[in-house]
Amino acid sequence: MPTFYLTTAIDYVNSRPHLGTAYEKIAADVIARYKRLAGFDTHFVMGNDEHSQNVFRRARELGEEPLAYCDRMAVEFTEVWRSLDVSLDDFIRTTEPRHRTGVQELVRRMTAAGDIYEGHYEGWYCVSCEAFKQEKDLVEGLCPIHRTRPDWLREKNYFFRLSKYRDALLAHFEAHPDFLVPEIRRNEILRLLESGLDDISVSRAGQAWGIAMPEDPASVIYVWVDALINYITAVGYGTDPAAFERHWPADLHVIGKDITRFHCVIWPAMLMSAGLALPRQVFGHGWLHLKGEKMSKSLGTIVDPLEAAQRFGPDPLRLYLTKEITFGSDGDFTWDRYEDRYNVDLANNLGNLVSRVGAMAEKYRDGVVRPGGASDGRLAETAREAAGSYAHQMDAFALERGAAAAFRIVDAANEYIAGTEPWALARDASHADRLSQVLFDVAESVRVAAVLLLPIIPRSAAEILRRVGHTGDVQDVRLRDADWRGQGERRILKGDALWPRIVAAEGARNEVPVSRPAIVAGGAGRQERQRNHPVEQQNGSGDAASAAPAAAQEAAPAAPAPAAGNAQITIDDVMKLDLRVAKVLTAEKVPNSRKLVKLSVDVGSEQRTLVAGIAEAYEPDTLVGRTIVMVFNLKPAKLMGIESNGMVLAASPDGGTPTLVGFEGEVPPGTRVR
RNA sequence: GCCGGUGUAGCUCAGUUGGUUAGAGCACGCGGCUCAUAUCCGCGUUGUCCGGGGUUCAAGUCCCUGCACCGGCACCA
Repeated sequence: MPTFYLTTAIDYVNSRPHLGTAYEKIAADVIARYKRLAGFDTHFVMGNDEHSQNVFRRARELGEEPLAYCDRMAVEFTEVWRSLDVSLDDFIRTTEPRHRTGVQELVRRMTAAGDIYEGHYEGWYCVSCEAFKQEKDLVEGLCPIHRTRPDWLREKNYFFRLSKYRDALLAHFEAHPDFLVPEIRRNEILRLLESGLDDISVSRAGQAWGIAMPEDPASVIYVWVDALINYITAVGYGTDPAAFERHWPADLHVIGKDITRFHCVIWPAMLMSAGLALPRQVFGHGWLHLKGEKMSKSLGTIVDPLEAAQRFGPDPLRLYLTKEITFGSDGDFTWDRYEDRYNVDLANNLGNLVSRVGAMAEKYRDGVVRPGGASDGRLAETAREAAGSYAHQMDAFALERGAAAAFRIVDAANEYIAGTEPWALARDASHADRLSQVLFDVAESVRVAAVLLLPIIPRSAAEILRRVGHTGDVQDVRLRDADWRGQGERRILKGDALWPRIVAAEGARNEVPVSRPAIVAGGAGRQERQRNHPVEQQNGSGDAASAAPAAAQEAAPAAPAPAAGNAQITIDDVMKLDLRVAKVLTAEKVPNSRKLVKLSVDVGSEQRTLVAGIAEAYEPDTLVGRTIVMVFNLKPAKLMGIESNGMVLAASPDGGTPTLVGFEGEVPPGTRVR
């Protein structure tokens, strides 16, 4: 039996897994399950990357031993993966003995090859950041984050002769065009290789958390080098030669597009140095953007994507991620679209099809269907075409096209039912054979579609197979079982709706505010663009201080404001608004105007000038010192020759005087309102 | 600064090597059916394929150029 070994990136454990990491695991799992379906002896490995300084620090912050903290996180991670039905065969942690042994062995081999040499690394080091700083990053010689003077540090480091492997890597890329896909990633790396490589530091001095250099316990192997080696230690490198022999080289590394350099330059060079085979392929998937990310935090009614998976079962989420996102490109998750796909693909099309097949089989044939004569073969033909296309697309990791192929069968079956009208056939006994055949063909279509969907929605597909008469262990189902079977008797089972329709959105979506905040100050249009939030951030360098403040958003060109009317908007639209608390510093009436007041306000990070149309209701003097709410990301507009950089929120009854929005308690300027 | 990607229907996107009237889903309109989860089926509306120039018998697709947005590198991992 051919083997297939695939891996995902191992995850930093300084925060809990989120939808971005889940996306990678689910996509990889779809591939793993597909490979099993296609008859490969598949080995699917995931893991946690635990030797980061951030992890060490985080654990200490929580007053825990680093290893105990990692143990806890490992449980959390694996529980999430299990709840998403990710079918991992092994889970490796970089603190495990098998990993440590293998890492040291590999470094020893690299050293023996003459590729590791001793050197020094020196530079400005900020103790608070625990990081070296570039000269140009310093502000007046101080760390820009901590405002402290960094130390000039010189530490002994071991270096890897990465530069030596440039030509070999180029040759490898040349000889293996599919080594890195999609192509855009390959091109990036090729350009990088063409521009030359520097040797890299592979150790850190003076740290205890990590794996020691084989001959120098005072130095610890750099965490990235440590992490990459998991792909071989997980299959027994240095500990289980037979297992290693069986699995290595890996057939596929599934990783995020941001870490292709590590996987396609450093990692292969390390393997070359140690005389080991290179992985056959690396797939750099895109990022998942989460438009509605913030809403889950602000509105308790709206659930986190992982919670959604737990609520509806993992399959709707799995289907969304594979079918709606071109694998390799960036994708986007919004609740609106998620519900849309759930209702259309699952509730209306597949789920309803399963329901009607079950109902008709029971009503017309007491639950047992068998061929009734000559079939017109139309559904068989569609199923054959779809299954062929499916395999072709899945082999190329075009997961979205594979999923679409399976759903072509579902669509065809629904159409076929409408065209043949089994309920009409049932009224006339002379059509009994024809009715039997129609029911049989439709049931068979459902069976084939379910086989193809097993990798994508494993739990539901198994249930569907059961309902259309599949007996035996679903684990034994193979791709060839998607071949059309025109014979045999099937017992069709009726059951509850697999996916009840989501009727109206729960929560805040339909709520209409009693008094709608109105525009009282200038601003010709509403800012249309929302800064996207990639939820996938692989590295753990996310110090709060280094995260770009939302204030860094630049003003985007505003699209013309649609005449809003009473059209409902989605929560996504709402989250485009950057509302901030501001404190009025000065206020003065705009000369020659009736309603306008010019305000300068403190928004925490900066001062802004606003023009507001509230002069009829408020004397300028009474506004000074007052805390208000403003639209922070509104495109500037000129009113009476004064540029207004934002808008003040107030309740504005028709024809009445506006009343400013305020707070019950004290709120510091700059706080976001949402 | 250097390099790359994207820009297609109201929305989300697909369009493989240039080849007939540019597609899908959603949304919208009309009609049909009743087995089914107010589901399903059919028909229909909507497009300066970002702008401009060029190559060609033929361009969404190739070349040049402009604009907008995103990303990689330059500056670590």
